[in-house]
Amino acid sequence: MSPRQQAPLSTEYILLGLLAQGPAHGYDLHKQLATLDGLSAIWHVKQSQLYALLDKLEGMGYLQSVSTPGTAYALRKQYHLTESGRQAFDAWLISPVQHAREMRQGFLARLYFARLSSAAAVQQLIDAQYTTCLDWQHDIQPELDATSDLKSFQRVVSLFRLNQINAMLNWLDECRKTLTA
Amino acid sequence: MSPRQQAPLSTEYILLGLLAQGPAHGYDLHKQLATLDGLSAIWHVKQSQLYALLDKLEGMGYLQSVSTPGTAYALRKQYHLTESGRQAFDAWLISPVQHAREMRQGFLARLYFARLSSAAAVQQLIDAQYTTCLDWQHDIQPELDATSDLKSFQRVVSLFRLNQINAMLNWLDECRKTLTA
DNA sequence: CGCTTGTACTCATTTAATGAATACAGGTTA
DNA sequence: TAACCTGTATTCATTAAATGAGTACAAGCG
Repeated sequence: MSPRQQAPLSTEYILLGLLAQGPAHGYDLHKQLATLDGLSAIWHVKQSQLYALLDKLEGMGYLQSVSTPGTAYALRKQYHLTESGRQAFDAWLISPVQHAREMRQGFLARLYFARLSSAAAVQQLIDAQYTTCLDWQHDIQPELDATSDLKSFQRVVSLFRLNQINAMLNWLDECRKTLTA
Repeated sequence: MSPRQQAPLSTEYILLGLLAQGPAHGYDLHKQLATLDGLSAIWHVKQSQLYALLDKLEGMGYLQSVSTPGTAYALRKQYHLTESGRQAFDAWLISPVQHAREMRQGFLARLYFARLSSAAAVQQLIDAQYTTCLDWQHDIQPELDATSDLKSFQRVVSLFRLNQINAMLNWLDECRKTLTA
């Protein structure tokens, strides 16, 4: 797993999530990603890359493909989730993101799919992430205490992070209220 | 400029910024990046990648290299900023980042170098970014108004962004106070 | 004199990401 | 009816970023 790996495998799980709702082929998935209400706001995947990802996921054993005569003229590959793919997706769905920078893509993606499942799943996801955010918040305090100089760059950086995390906590709170009501 | 390009050229400008303070060679720059107080908190660049970046920047005409007999035993390349490199860096330094996701790396990097320059530069940078953040804030309002359903994913996403942006505005305010005092 | 440590850089390989190409069915228009 | 455009569906060659491992040598130490 050497070169490049922005946020750990986020787009990949989106694909698994879409396929969790039934088998589909690449072209379909791309159309969904491009148009589907919320996801298109967060993600953009080029067609050719999407096919590459499907290939990779099949190589990892998370997907299996069946070539079927397509609606249009011929050959197209139906992908469906394997048992191991389902497990990987389920595990991903309930795991909090581990870094603040992954919130936007990582957490929102999870939230999207949790909402399709149940209010209880949403609540569980939000609560777990809230706890993790609190951990981040507490980790920053010592950093702040360590910098006596108010103008130090380190401190300014820590304050930036703290502000972002507090905003996340606040937003998670709002979400819990509106989404699980 | 096809494949990969996370935030537009951020690491590259860090290198230009370091070289703006005098010529250096790759090994040196790597040590600085690894140890230097604040930058190491934001950035991590592997040695081999750093050399690749220097190469690229030289190809772009922003740097020039002179092979000098090194301290240790032999060959090493001193890099120095060209006039065009200096211009590119200066332009970058005062330009606000254009997306919220670039704040952490992009804006903090600029802030780091602005601080080395003058309090006036810091103030100018913060003010410009503040204005840009306000623009983002205003751009979100219509998105919120467009979603009547409080539980819609779109709305939840917009609220996340809004919270993050507000936290940035708040932090920029704090920064202006403490850093330009 | 062999060993580790620090200086300084290079290289082959892996992987991500992109733009462009391919292929064909079905409908439109001139 | 032939030329053409649009929608379906996927593949491929190329480029660029990122990494780990490797090279080379000086200097100090035991």
